[in-house]
Amino acid sequence: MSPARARTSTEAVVAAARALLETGGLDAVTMKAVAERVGVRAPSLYKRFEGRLALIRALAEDITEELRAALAPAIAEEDPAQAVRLVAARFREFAQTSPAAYRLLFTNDVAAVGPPGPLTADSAAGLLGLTERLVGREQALEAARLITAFAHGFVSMEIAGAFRLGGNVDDAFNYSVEAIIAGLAPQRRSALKHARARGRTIAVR
Amino acid sequence: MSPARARTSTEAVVAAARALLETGGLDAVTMKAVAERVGVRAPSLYKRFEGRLALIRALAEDITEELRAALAPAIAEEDPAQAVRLVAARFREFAQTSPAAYRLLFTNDVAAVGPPGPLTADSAAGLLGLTERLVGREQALEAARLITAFAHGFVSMEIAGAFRLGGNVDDAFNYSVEAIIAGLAPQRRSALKHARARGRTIAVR
DNA sequence: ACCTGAACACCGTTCAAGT
DNA sequence: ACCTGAACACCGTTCAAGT
Repeated sequence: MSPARARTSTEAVVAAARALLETGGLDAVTMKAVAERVGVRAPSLYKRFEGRLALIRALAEDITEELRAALAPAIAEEDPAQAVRLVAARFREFAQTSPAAYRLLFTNDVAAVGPPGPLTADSAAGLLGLTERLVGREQALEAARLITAFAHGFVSMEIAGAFRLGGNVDDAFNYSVEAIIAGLAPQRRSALKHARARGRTIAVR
Repeated sequence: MSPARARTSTEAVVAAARALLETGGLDAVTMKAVAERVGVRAPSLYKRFEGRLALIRALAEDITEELRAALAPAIAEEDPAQAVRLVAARFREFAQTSPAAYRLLFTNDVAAVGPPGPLTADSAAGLLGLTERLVGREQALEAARLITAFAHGFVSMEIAGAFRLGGNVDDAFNYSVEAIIAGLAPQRRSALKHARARGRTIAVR
């Protein structure tokens, strides 16, 4: 007459996974460890998630939303160049604050998280609107890809400890952001078009 | 009177690991699978490597050398802007040709490969010489970090399938490379210095 | 000097049995 | 309706025993 009532919740399970992720990386997020943390045995987790992969994906979605929220105000900044500076800074801060979470989102391992979608459609649209104001509609997508690629590349190398030649990493980041904004300046657009044609030949051969 | 003679070699083991990596990703590189491929049982591998981690590291070193060789001619190019274009193109081709190998080199998971060193001291020095000719000695390191971060970010997102908004990805790559070269143009250096001071304030607050 | 089977501690996952 | 112990197939790794 008293069927076993839930002793935990989907949210609690994801939160437990998140805590384990920050502490010991993705490897530490085992079904047993997550279950223990919410006061349950590992097999019970299969009532809420199809398996470990599904749990990791839910965790990734949770983190994605957090990143989206962190970037939203920066994307809303009016001046497009200043918005790029802010987005870059917030993005980097997120990675520095939650490196394990960042790694999960941007993991190169497709099998781990499934279809990669670190930036929500929301964030992507916002960034596109921003680059459109910076370089015009025609090259907005390409400029957004430049900014995204740089930001991801920089912070992923930074949190991996890949900058080992000394120097000031903060300076390198700011220098790079300014160089990119300068390189995207409208007056250079026609020159870029020519260079693009040349570039294609190089990439293909 | 006949102690068991070696039935395989360190090189053969690494080659087997490489083949498994390209076929099924890092997860497919199990001690059992590697051993089977070289005609031996899993425990025998411990005569040549301390454990799976050491084997993966040897594999990463192997791949690093391959990448170094692929980039060397491009780095040697005389015209620095053209050298940047070539390095970027070769780097991207490497990632596209051997995505699993690329992922291993640039994995964000420090535990998997130990101290990250995708670019050899050799490649790093070459790239620095190149950016020094492009922007001067004072900002050579920062410019090199911009180029490296962009290239890594772009190709890692590309092979992860993270560019999902349509458009031509080749164009975005070439456009970005040209924008970066333009942004690094010497005549902009003083403007960048001012911007840098501003940028630092943003990043810190 | 290298190879092997057997064993161990750990995974993720399944499932019949409990409440 | 959710929880559990037991079991299974898989890992990486150790080690005594073989040649």
